[in-house]
Amino acid sequence: MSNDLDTVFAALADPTRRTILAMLLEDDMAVTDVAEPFEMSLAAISKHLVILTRAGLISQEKRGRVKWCKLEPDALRAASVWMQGFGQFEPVNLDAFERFLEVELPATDET
Amino acid sequence: MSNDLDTVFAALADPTRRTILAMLLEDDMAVTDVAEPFEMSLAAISKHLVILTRAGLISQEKRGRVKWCKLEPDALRAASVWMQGFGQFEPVNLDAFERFLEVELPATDET
DNA sequence: CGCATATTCAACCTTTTGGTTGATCTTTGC
DNA sequence: GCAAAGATCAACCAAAAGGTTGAATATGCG
Repeated sequence: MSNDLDTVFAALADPTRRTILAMLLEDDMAVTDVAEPFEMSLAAISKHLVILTRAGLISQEKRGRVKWCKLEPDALRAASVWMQGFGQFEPVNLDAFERFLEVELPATDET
Repeated sequence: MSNDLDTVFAALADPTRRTILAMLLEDDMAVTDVAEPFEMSLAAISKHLVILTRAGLISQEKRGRVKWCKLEPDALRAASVWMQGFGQFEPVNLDAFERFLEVELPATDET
């Protein structure tokens, strides 16, 4: 009954998780590094990563003792199509998206 | 801190609410009529409509004793832009959307 | 007026969510 | 071998989500 739109939208509903996705947009990251900018325990971030993984929004691969997180943007496709069914939204307004990133990304940027 | 993407994505995470939105795509509806196809109390649907209203996804206008619900697809714009920032998804694949509607809409169709 | 209709409110219940802490497990480096 | 690092597990907790039922509030109609 509940398709995966449930899982994807629920995953996106949390600001911490959206921030993580935005961080992974730049590059793959280890779990510890993902957790670093947040004022929250590593265990909490680990749980968020599980939720993102279950939603298919990221994948995790263990190399050595480090688990790498990788963005899987294709998982957004179905949800994006669903939303666009309600209106033709201007395709990829990068300016608007940059603004979101400014708000959502922690100030960890290195130029 | 939490912008309105929180509210919009959270609202979309529930299948009942997504179905309601799809129903309203066809036409404005009274609360009682929205509730009709669901096996759920009117009060429960009323709560769902509050959540959709708070997210800006619908508006409600009372005329007489009837409260009409109207889809407000513009509220999806910000969320749609955010998602598209992660990838160029093919714009409005209507076929795919129709398939979603088939799954999500209750069998209330006439014709 | 007085009853039926349309919708919400209020109280309650159960399950889920998002977080904590401390223990555990695996891998690495000396 | 053993301590440190990377990550998860387990138990717990408070708050939010999603539902119920019954009472309350408007509004419309004969």
